[in-house]
Amino acid sequence: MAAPTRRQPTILTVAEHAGVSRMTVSRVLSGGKNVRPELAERVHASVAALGYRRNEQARSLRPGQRSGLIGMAITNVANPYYGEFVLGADEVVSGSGRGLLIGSTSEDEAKERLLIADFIGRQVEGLIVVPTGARRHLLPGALGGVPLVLASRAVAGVRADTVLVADVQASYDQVSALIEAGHRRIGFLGTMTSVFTGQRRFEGFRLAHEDAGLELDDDLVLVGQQDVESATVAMRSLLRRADPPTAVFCANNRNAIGAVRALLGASRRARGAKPTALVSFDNFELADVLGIPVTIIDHDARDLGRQAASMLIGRLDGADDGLPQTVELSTRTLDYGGAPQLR
Amino acid sequence: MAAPTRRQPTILTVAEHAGVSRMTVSRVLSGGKNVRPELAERVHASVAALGYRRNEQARSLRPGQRSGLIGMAITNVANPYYGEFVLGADEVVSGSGRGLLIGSTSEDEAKERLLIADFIGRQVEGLIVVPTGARRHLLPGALGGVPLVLASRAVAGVRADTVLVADVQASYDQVSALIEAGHRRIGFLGTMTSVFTGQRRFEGFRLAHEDAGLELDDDLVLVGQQDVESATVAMRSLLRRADPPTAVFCANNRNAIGAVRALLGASRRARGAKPTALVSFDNFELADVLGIPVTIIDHDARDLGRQAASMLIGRLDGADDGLPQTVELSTRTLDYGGAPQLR
DNA sequence: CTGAAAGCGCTTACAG
DNA sequence: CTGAAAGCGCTTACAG
Repeated sequence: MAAPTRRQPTILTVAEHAGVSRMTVSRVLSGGKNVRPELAERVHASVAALGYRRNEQARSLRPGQRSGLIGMAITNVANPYYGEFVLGADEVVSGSGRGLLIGSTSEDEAKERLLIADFIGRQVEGLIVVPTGARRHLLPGALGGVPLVLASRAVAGVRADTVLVADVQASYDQVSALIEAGHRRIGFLGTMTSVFTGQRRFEGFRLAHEDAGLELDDDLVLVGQQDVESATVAMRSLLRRADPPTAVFCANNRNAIGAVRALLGASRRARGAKPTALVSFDNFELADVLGIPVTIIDHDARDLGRQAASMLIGRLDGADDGLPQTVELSTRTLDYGGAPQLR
Repeated sequence: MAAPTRRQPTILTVAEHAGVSRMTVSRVLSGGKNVRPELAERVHASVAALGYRRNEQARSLRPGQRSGLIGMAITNVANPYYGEFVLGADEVVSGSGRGLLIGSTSEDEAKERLLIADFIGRQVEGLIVVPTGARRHLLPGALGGVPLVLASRAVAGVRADTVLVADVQASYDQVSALIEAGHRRIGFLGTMTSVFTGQRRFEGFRLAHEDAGLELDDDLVLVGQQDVESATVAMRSLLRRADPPTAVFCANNRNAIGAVRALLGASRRARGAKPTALVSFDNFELADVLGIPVTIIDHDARDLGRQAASMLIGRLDGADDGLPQTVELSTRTLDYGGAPQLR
């Protein structure tokens, strides 16, 4: 009792319906140049009557034709940050008449490799990747010449267009400001150490200490937290110390939200204690109304997506054929009572 | 100076390299049945040496072959809720060896229509749509027989597999609980009235009033808020009234976050006022640690994505060829000091 | 177990 | 302005 799979009309169906050749139909479909208006009219009518839609797979089979597909590999689609990122990329990609093929890698190098191989098999015109860090399957040989743009993170040894955030500088600036304000024991909550942004944000943290002549206490550096739950646990362990940090730097919004959770939980028990100053790399909802001193290092994830897609489309449409470029998006600081002077 | 577009190796390149016919290569690639092991070996070696990858577009051109593509049209990718949704769908879709083609509609019917036409032109095997509400382009005729699953929302007059959340029941239950607790003036913050879930959640709200014999005050019903900013404004206007509501029902997490922002902003000015009880349809981060009485009607968006994708894959792989089905996912209640008794 | 022929739906030259 | 022929990269029958 399965419904009969009605065969889609092809260009031939339309041609017969309109009483013209397939070529005339093809010409009308691709702009209508050099076709008698009357015939074009007939073809359009037949297309509408039959509900015909050109088969893009067949069309793109011809050499020189493009698939109109962009492959996008994201580490974690569930992070709102990457939701915004996808939206920005989609704006630009669909604006260029192409479509976005999306897959999630979950920071898994093997998944990333398979996903990219799959994308290439599907003839994507280009790739936008938030890389896990693995290198080999991103080399030009492995990609078969398909243009690649890396977003958020670079990969050592891979020369490709890259859009980054000014991780090191922004982290350096905010940690320096904490030290300037009198903080001497500053905690660090970070992601897996293999994550590029995590490394860079830690580097800014470390340099700020070094330049201030301040010894860095490794006991206050907790890394490996990829989600809110583990970040909450990590923050609690910092707060439970005999000599807890007076400020904590969070390397992404997952860690910041974990820190907030731990602080708000703790503050009910221990009211009156000095508030712990928080710095969060990446914004998060409600950050400004929590009543916790928090400084946000903010940038527009949607804009990051737009930039990455623009670089790629620029390559595809030949607007840019120079050497691979790296763009660093600058950040801005949102101060919600953060980094208060220590008495 | 553009890099020479190196031509991808084809099945013929591999055949020549391995010294066999294209058919033998094809057989090896599709499982290796009925091929002498020695030849299969040679083919595999050539594939690796040349970095060959089968052109899926060409492969799926043959009748009976599938494209391996699922089209997914989402109303708002930037909403974390749909980020989770995409992740769940991706799990199931990529698990079936297919890929996800994603586009954002921004609640725009025209965009949805174009997106779906594009998907069909790209020969998607099936569609997962969070519908804006428009009907015509979702009818079987317009889809040319491509299976469709609707998620989150149904469309009147469209018979398709549908995964919904128990909007009416859950809203009814929570609003009834508010009334039971003594609330008489309950606000409603909702989305555009054209949004299906908004209608259903309002229906639960209305029914709870009706069954309790309580008159519904239209002045307390504010709809049309699609983002946090407009929701904040709406909540402020409720709070500013001479006789403000003692509880507010928020039809989605955008409205709930707006309400929280307005409440936390207001509470600094007017401490000591009776706290406004909040009910939020959909969870949001930090809801449990805000110190605001809030009840969450929660469900797993990732699971919604999984279910929608599973229904679709079931149709595609022939596991299910019955009449269109509608599944309602049940919700659970998370109580963070919400709906307190009124004195 | 292996291969030569035909065709999927489309478009690019080439003729008229 | 219009169309018959050839071919994109692959796989499905059909022969051996």
